[in-house]
Amino acid sequence: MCPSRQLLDRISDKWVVLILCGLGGEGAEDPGTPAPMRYSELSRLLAGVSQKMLTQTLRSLERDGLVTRTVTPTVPVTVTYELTDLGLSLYRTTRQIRTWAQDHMDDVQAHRDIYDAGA
Amino acid sequence: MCPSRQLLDRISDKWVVLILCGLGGEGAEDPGTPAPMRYSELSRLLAGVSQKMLTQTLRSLERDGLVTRTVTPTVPVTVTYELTDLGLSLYRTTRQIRTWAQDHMDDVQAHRDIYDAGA
DNA sequence: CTGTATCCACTGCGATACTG
DNA sequence: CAGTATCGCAGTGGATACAG
Repeated sequence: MCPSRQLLDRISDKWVVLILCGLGGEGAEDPGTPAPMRYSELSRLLAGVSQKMLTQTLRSLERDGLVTRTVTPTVPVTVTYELTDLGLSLYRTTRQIRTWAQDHMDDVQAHRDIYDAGA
Repeated sequence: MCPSRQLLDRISDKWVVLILCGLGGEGAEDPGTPAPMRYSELSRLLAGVSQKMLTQTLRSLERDGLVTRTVTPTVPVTVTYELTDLGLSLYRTTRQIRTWAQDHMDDVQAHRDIYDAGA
């Protein structure tokens, strides 16, 4: 329906945000600087993702213009993924969410403990 | 795993964000001002939500300390839901997402059209 | 190395019916 | 009015095998 819901559907995808983190340089010395990565690098970084999901998610991100897919015809073939400007701006937005999480999730957890104790 | 993922799991829920919008006063003359609502009001506002999902979502939000549930012992019983400070701050964070969506989702849609045309 | 294709188990949700 | 309980289907994702 509304544009927000479409974006939420995007962000709600478990792997979308993690890929954005990876390509956004999260965990590196300089978060916010795009870090091009190869398929296998991403696969290793996001331990637990299946090939199916990784490929599917990358395709959808490419379709949305959030990442670029570059094939280098070496042998064997090399494929690198990189955030576009659009993807980078979305990555920055998701960082706001992470910031909120870091600031407040222990509060939330505390509420949960209380709630569960009362039940 | 990380706190961000927990929050993402929360936000990814279709109805969570919509309830936050409703209780946050989205659509009212003054968005950002908490608007207490009754169960039936929410049900009407979020057309399409099943009772099961509405109740389930409200319970989880209450558990997380994001909304309060107040029972007034009238006949028949009246129940109102309202954002807590914590919930309000999360609501404001989700507005960042909505802002990004409004600014960029047409870009994304354009990319999709191009991509689909090429396929 | 970078995928694609297929099968399948699981769960999430809607619909429906019932209760205090 | 504000829920709870149960059922059944459909979509989602994991595992596996195969391919350029």
